[in-house]
Amino acid sequence: MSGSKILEGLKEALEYAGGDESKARVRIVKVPDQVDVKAIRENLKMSQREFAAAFGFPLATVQNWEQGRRKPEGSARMLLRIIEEAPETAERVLQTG
Amino acid sequence: MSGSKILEGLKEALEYAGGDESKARVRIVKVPDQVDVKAIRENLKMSQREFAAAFGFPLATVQNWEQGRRKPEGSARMLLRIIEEAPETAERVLQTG
DNA sequence: TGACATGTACGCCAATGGCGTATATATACA
DNA sequence: TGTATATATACGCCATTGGCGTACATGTCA
Repeated sequence: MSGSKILEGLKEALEYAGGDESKARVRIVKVPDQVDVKAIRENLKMSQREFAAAFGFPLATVQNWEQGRRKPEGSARMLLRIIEEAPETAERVLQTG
Repeated sequence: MSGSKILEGLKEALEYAGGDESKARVRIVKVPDQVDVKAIRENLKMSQREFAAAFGFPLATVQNWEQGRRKPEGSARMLLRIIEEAPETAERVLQTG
């Protein structure tokens, strides 16, 4: 793979580090390698069905994640972290759709 | 497809409507059919590279979305809506990874 | 002119989403 | 007992997407 993704990340980091603060609007975000969907859901005291309905996931997808059959891809992992850290915000925004 | 997804949604809605408020913890969320990634990004005054770095998307994926070559799947559309409505929260949470 | 940033464009492949269906278990209720 | 319901586990299937590489056009600035 030759680390091209890492190189790109470094390029972006240099972009960030290189200049003054005013130019560096953006911090580089690291996508978590894995998230514990079941733990997040149980902390919210929801059933699989409730959790799926509340955040717009297909029920089967939540089940696949929790059973380790599938791994949520990048965007889903990010969303799940937001749900973990700020569930009220997530629910509020998503319900206003 | 026979509308099985719709049926499940109805089942969940009945679950919600059936009981008292105390049991109905969860509102059913509708995943937006499409999101305007370019508009969201430009509102934040970011380049594609900045936007990707700030929220953990691969740059190529952002480009695919904006060019209409790919459509962000459900979880990504939800995340994008949160970025649209509460970018500060999204950045804050994701940076604390 | 050259270097660089930005954005468009396309090919490729493994992995996931999204769907169906079957099974197991616990609980509630007639 | 029997049966209905909720909850969760488990697996097969396939189209779509993510994630990667690469090339090209344009604009800007030194």
